[in-house]
Amino acid sequence: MSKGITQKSEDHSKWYTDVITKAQLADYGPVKGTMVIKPYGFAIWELVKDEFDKQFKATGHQNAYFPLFIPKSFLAKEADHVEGFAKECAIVTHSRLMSDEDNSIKVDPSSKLEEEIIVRPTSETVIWHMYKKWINSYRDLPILINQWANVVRWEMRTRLFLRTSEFLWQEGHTAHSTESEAREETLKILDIYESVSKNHLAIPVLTGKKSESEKFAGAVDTYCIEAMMGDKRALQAGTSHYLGQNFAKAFDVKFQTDSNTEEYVYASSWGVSTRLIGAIIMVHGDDNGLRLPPSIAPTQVVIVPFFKNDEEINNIKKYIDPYLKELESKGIRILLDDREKISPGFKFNEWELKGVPVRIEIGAKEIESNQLTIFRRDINQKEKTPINTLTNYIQDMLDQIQQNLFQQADKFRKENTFTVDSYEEFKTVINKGGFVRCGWDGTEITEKHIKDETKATIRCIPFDESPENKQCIFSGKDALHEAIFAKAY
RNA sequence: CGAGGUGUAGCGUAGUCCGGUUAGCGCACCUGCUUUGGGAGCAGGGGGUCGCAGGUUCAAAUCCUGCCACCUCGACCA
Repeated sequence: MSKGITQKSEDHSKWYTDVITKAQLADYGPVKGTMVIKPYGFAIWELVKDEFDKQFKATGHQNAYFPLFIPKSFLAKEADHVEGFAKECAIVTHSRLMSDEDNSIKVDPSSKLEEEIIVRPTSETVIWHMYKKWINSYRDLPILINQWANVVRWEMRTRLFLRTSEFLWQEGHTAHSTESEAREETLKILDIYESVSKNHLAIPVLTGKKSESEKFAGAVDTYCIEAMMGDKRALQAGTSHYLGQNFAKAFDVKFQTDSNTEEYVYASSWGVSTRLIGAIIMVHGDDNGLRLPPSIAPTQVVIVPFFKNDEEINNIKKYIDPYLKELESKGIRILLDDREKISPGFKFNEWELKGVPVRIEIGAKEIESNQLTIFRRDINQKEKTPINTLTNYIQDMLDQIQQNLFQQADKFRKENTFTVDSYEEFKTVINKGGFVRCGWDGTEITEKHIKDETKATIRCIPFDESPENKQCIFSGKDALHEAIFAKAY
């Protein structure tokens, strides 16, 4: 590992890739835009995933798995939805390879498929194809299914975790007998997204509705959680869609009501992806690397011992072992880094880079005084504590770190969220970075003008908007909505 | 796909203009000894189709032609 990473203030995007590669979260795959998620990065994803999974199940959802391949014809069935993805689909056209005369491998032309197959960019179409078979009566509803899967979108420009050609996510697809129930589901999930972001990822998010141009093409309404990154740009961290009867109509999914009439099914779909890892990095990271919220840190506490020989390390192990076991029994993820031939200083830097929330330093001094040296990654400070109360001390500290990371991020977001009244002011503020809250006349043309001129887009129309007596920042007309504008990833 | 740039060991690079030793250096890696309270030191060692293909030449990383890949900026996007 080479020394140091690019300073955050010097070059934010270089800093970002440095953190990912040096902290061993991920590496570039051989095909453009693909990414290998390395064990440490995947361990974070698993913790994030487990938390969402737990909450989906607690609200009555079940996991299932639908195929990667989708018949091309399915995409013709929902015109708006197709518009959104047609330009970025990977297509399977052949099923065989053959060796050439000169021993190179080429596609066997005789294996051309009758019907070309699409690699899913999202699974609405296959799922609705299946729902048609599964739904007859209102007694079959609701269907509350989630799947953890990979999807492929052939992106022009990619960035590790934030936008890769293939990524991992969960996609929930629900079917309901009434609009209100489907709408309730859509917002219920948004609540889960918001609370996991806040309570586990320690990321404050803005919740609201997307504008027409920013919403998912197949949806009636798209709701989102938006987060502010360390460079003050916005990141869409999760979306939940009310699909109305769009897919039911496209795939002809009707059900018989309790009064024996026939009606199209109402639907929702929702997803969060490995992009969240990118958000964690950019919201919490500092010049020394990653800072992980304890809730999703694969290692919450690392012990770095000072020792010169076997005898010393054995003494340290013997001394710390009961406390280590006690911490483990409380569910704390703890690791003793007893690697030889690597200096403690090197380990300090390495674990800081990897964002481990708490480090315990232990050597002859500590054993003699029964006082351990503890380093807190969120504030980069050391303190001492008696060993006999270690477990409570560590538990409290992890809680504090979890809280503090959220507080820091929340403070940063508040400091960089502005309300403006004039377009001149708007442009000045947008250029400095951050979220801008202002009146908007609700037209796409205004939205586009602002985007073309400032690169800022509407991130969402916040739930707590109050457009009354406000004017559109651009057109000066009465505002239909208050919107949050920002430059986004 | 438009504009610009870069390809030399796992990574970062010198050398390319002006052709001429065995392609040099740092990090990483391996071995040994000494070390260890904030990225240890010394000694030894391994690793290169110089992006690919052709051409010019006594001689090519270096000059010429073609191709490929990647990066930055646009257009496109979770």
